Amino acid sequence: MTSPPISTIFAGISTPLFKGSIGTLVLLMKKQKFEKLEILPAYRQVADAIEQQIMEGLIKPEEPIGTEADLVEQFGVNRSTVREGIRLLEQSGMLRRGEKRRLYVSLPGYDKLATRISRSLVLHKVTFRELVESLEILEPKTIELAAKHITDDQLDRLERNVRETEEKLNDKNELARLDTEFHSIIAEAAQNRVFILAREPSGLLIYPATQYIFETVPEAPSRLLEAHKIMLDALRKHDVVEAKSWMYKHVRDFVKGLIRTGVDLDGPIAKPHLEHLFSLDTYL
Amino acid sequence: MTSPPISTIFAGISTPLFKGSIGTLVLLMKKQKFEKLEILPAYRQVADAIEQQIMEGLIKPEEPIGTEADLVEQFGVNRSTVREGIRLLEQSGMLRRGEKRRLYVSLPGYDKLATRISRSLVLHKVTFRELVESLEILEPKTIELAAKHITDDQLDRLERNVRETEEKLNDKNELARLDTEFHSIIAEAAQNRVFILAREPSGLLIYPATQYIFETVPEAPSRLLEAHKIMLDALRKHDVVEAKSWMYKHVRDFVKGLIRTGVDLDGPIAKPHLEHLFSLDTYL
DNA sequence: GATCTTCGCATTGTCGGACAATAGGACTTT
DNA sequence: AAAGTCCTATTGTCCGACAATGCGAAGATC
Repeated sequence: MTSPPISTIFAGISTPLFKGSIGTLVLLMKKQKFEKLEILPAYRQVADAIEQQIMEGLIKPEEPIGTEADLVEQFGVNRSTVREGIRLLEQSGMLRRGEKRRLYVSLPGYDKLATRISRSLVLHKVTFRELVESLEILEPKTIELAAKHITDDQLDRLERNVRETEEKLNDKNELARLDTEFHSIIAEAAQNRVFILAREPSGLLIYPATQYIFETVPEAPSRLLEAHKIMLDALRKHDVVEAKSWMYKHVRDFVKGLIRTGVDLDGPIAKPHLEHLFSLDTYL
Repeated sequence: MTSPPISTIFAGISTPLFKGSIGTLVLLMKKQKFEKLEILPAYRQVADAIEQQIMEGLIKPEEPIGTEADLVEQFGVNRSTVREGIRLLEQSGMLRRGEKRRLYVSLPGYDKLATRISRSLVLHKVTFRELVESLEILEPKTIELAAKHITDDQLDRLERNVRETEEKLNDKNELARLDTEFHSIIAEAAQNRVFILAREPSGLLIYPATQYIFETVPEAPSRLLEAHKIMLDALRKHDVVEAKSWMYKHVRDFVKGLIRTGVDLDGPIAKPHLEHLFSLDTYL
């Protein structure tokens, strides 16, 4: 009894696991109409079975799942197969290796999801125009929610962020990071996870563009600082209108700066803007 | 020359792939401060290397990647290892099995991403309140964008959708599907992929709630139809204000209906609301 | 010559077994 | 009790093997 596995036995797969050979059957009866049977590879079935149990709440986050050997036994498939199934879930963030390298169910983190989404958007060659259009919509709404719900702790963090921004007005890299952080804290303060997740990818994607702007537009840092200060103030007073209108200005300012860097708004978000998406690979 | 692989050789991994053994090294010098070396398992390195080439555009979507054997050779690791790496990318949607079961680079589809996000939101136990709050924000903005950009083809599809809705006013299941479709078409018409992706998960999550409402609130179907008709009309006339205000009403209506079904707005989106997320598993 | 079959081949999915590295836990030493 | 040492369970990786599958080429049929 080394590892006390999950409550229920996985009921996902029909015993020794058929390996196909049904294809011939189908061919023999092609006159008749049957539903096309979903014939998934075993590793997929493994992943799906586990995922389903997680989604149904039968196994909860932070709970350990059995060892690979356990799963081999329960599913009745080879370890290699189990491992491939595990990889699937590991990637989607529903499983992770925890203490003692054991498998634990885990909540897919926002950062991870957002990273995936961002990369996907890049591959789809979304344009800067789409990006800024989204920002113009999402950021003001975010701060609107934040103005209503923000906590003292979050205000403190914003304040520290602004102070640090003031100190590092000449360090482009740090500025970009701090700007992202500022907006992330606000998103967090919005207290709406659906919305946070909707906003996050855009936040990630502008990061490098921000750096570009700082390098190109001399007055950008001070303008950013001013806007951040005013927004912080508005948030303190829970002044929705003020916060929102300044956020809108702030975003417009970003767009103007972006244009001044000479990028083509209708072109895709380009490669040089993306290394940072890879520095996040540790989470992955 | 059976398989013409990708342009560049993968340069990801140092030849025969060290299997660790660096741990000891670190221990020997624990006095000194070093950056903690990122020691990733080989399958991760494989996945990362491939992903990086994709992100850098060295391999483009729809291009075939080598066979497993090719990758084994290029990376100098075992096939099992390569396969595990592939699983990672397969799950994130960057690789898929295409014709001849070969590996092709592919664009992660929105539906797939949205499904993942939705499931994640459920696991995080987001509340109905968060969900509807997002809808109140995202849907009106979506239709606002749509009113500006919608094409004739999209208008046609909306019209067909509305007609079908009219015919199936008594079929709860079909209604829910049609409603989702209606809003998806509008999202598509918004012509902003960043925004589409931001909205889609919310769209998926309300689907089952919609069904509930139709079963509970008798007048819901006709009200929905009316709203859809008016919005379609407004879209035809590119009447942003009208479209937006009706969308807002429409969402509020949904919320009222939701309340009448007796759900706890501050409770998490419950299990019975989610089977449909699994009927999507085919995409997965 | 065109179409249909059949066969072989390349590739994937799955299996079984093997072993080094590692992380913890148990055990011993001081 | 703290520190060091051995033990064991588990993972990461490798190897070799084979059935199933899908395709294209060779051969058969009209």
